Amino acid sequence: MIQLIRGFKDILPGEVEVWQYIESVARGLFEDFGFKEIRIPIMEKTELFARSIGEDTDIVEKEMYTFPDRKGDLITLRPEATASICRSYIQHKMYADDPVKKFYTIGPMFRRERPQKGRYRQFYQINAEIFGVASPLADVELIFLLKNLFSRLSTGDVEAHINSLGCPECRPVFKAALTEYISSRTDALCSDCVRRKDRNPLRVLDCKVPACREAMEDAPSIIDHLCPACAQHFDVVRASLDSLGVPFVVNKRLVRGLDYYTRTTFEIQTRSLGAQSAVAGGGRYDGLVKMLGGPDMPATGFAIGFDRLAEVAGLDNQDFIRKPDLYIAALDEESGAMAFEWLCALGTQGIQATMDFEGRSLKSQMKRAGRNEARFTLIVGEDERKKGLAILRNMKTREQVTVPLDNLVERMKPLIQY
RNA sequence: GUGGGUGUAGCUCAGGUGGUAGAGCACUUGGUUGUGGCCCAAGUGGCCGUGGGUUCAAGUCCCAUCACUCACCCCA
Repeated sequence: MIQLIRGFKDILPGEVEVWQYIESVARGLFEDFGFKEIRIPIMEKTELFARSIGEDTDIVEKEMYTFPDRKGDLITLRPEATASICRSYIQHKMYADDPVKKFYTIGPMFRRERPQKGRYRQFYQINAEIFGVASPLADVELIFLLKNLFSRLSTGDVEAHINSLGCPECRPVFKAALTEYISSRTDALCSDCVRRKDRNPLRVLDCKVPACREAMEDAPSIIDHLCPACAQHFDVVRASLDSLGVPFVVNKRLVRGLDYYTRTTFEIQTRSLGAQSAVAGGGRYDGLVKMLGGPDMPATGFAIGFDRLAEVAGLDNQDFIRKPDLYIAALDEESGAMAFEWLCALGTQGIQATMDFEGRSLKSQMKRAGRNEARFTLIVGEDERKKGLAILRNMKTREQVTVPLDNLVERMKPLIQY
């Protein structure tokens, strides 16, 4: 038997209905806030991700699905969406008329990590990005949007964490101070952190090893090192979240794994997913568009982990499964032929009908109707055809009425509709 | 990449110290000559994850491998 690829999964009927619902709620909310859908390719030139995400990140270093195509060009299955959206924004010169653009996209991403709860090698993200707005209010809008989406989906127990990572002006100063602090405590840190010290000192801040956390307790805080412009930006973010009534916690350990983030960064965390606590994450990336060859353009955005959101959402898939409106039990061949025509006609009118094609007994067909949770069953056999009447049974109340075969579809519509 | 746990029927799981595989649910049929859910009965369904080894004999013991899962790591 051929099995699916490790870390990949099928989303089957019975689970997919909740996904469809979440997707429709998200689309509705984004559209209400003026976001336009953008669909981007599932593969890009490797270079795009390497440059945007950062050569030294774990994603680029060891998680990407990268391979040469038949011509030998290096291509990569997208590990995230932001890079592609930026590429598209630049390539189509979407900044030319009005640089302010708001996009959302939904689709699969690929990272070759060790699978575990809430972590798959093909996983789904909902992304939203705002280009061309330097104001901190764009960051606030995104967080507000997330809070609204999550409460509409009944995800209890989630918390918004925010932080600022500074800008190219203040971050180097902070990094230097941090590296110096780390160097003074290397004997107390785990080997991973010692290794991270020079390559990516920010990562040491969110190490989960207790000893490291303790050693980093008094580490310099980025928030104390922000330049005046970044500090003001962060102040506005906090103040407007407050006035919008969006609860949040400032988490100075919140660090992003992708190099392109600047200033505001945020994460929506949950306790119910084990170690994979981030259901959504994002932040500002003012330098990325320029770095990828576009104009100097501010931007901010987020990604939601769809798989994780579906697990956290307080939704019962049963509530979204559509049951047949009608099961047609035909008892002989001629009735079956008639039933099939009715079934087709009903389908075009939005009434879901189903029937049996195996010539089963009435008892067996009734059983199937019950198992399928059909609201009504239509019974037609030789007796009914002779009388020119079919029997319509309400499966819940067990009441039965007769319906003339003549123009049956039109006659049944008012009887079946809610 | 590193650890721990688990792989037996479609599903959930039993199968001390080795002796050729079971239950519940589901499914099919019948009890009810043409009426579902409850009940009763019968039946279908397994290379016991895969490959090797030990043994007269392996679901059971040993080794390897794959998969699932949880954690580290990383992130959404």
